[in-house]
Amino acid sequence: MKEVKSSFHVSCKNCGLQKVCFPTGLNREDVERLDNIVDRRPPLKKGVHLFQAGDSFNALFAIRAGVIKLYSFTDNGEEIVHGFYLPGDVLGIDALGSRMHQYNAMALDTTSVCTLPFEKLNELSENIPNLSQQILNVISKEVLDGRMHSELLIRRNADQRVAQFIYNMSERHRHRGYAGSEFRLSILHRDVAVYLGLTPETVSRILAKFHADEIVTWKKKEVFIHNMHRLQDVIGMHHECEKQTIDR
Amino acid sequence: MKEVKSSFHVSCKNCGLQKVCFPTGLNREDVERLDNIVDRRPPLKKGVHLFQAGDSFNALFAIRAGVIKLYSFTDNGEEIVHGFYLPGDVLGIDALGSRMHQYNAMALDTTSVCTLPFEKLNELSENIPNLSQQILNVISKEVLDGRMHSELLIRRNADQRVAQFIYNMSERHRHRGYAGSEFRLSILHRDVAVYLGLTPETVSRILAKFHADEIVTWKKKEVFIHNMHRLQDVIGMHHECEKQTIDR
DNA sequence: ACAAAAAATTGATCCAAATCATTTTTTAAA
DNA sequence: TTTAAAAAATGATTTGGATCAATTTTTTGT
Repeated sequence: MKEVKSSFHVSCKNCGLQKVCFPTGLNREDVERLDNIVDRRPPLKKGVHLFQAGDSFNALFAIRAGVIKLYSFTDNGEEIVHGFYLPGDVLGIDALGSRMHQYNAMALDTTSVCTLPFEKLNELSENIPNLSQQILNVISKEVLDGRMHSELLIRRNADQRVAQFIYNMSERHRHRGYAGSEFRLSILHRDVAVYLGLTPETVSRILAKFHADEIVTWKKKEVFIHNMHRLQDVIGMHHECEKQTIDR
Repeated sequence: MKEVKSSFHVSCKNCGLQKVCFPTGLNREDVERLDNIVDRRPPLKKGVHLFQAGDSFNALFAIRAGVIKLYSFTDNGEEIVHGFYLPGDVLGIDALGSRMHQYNAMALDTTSVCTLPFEKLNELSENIPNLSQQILNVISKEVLDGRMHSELLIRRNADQRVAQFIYNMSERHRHRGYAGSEFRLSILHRDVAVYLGLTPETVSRILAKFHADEIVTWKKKEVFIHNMHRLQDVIGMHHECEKQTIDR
């Protein structure tokens, strides 16, 4: 509580997420123009919804801090977790066609978001060519992430899924300038299990094994990767080409 | 071979797919403007690629006739099938961000496509507001289809997956004005198995069962749905609300 | 700080779908 | 049309992860 929240601090041009978030590829001037349309509201408390299925769509959201779970339910009430959104990620793409949100977005921890009113964003993008490309990038990322998720579900066994999930989270933290081998992760094992198409029991057993094998420890929201090399081995990665596989 | 292929016949405004394809929601005049930028080439023979991973992107493709399989490979060479594209479907969304195709698109049968040069499409969409919304619809559909695929992989058993696949194909044919209970499907069981995250043996056994139970017969590229009601029962659908679940 | 609820862990058992093996059918090529 | 190759079908066996059940740990709300 030491930091005073000044309006100066909360703007795109001073935001540490520029390289990950929307402003990527925009020049100083254009970032400022983007900044002007961004709406910032008080943080969401844990468990609060940013939007829910059926809500009308009028803005995209960029996560500033925290985590958001995007989820829905099957016809028979089983939960489906589509992804986890970290700072810099953009949420709301699913509603672009129907102008209505298709899924539920819930804060898993205290979460700040930047609201990007879609109409204003569109107007702005007519004058900033890089911005419309940036919108396409964000959309494309959403499609590609979905495909990676399917690949994981089709072709990986339980060990590999859990290992891949942790590895991806590590990479995403690393891209955001944090340590990739030690980070806080406010996601329930239960939610990870649903996301990976496994049961909580299976995830728990695998994490116990990874802990015993001194590969990864994940206890009380804190992840420690003790041996990145062996984690990659579990996934079946080739070490020479550490190609990045971003995931949710 | 009775029909003479005139250039008159091959245009958006006379195309039977208007309601399914890109022109949805455009007025007569705008369809004509769209028509002018569309490039039509001779059909692709079975086994030929429309594009491959790594190819540079410069156009979206709308399928006019035939089927396209969108697929890739995992690091260890296993195939992943992302979807099957039927007449009216739009292909190439995955490349919008990187301007480079991420997957392989192969004709599973003789296939005609309409090429929509992306730059021209963008220019046009500045003057036709409905068109830019239509682009968003197509993109959004791609995201949503991917999520439906994940849901299938996570929450459905083998019987349900096969049943859902056949049901979705039936619906897609019905939307295109064909009979929903009897249609030709030029897709190998093997490819369906890969798409559904199953083995060919499992798919074969399930089809044998569906045949014996007089629910569905799929032999030699021809599908007959004998009992739609029971097919829906396998999926676990509620009959009263026949909500449509489009799939690839 | 304490009580109640939720989440995670751990063990025992079971089953759906994979794998392995072979035969039959279909498709493509000569 | 014949032949070779690919795909599909069918049977026997195995197994990874689900399910069921009970305990321990962590979180939450008062």
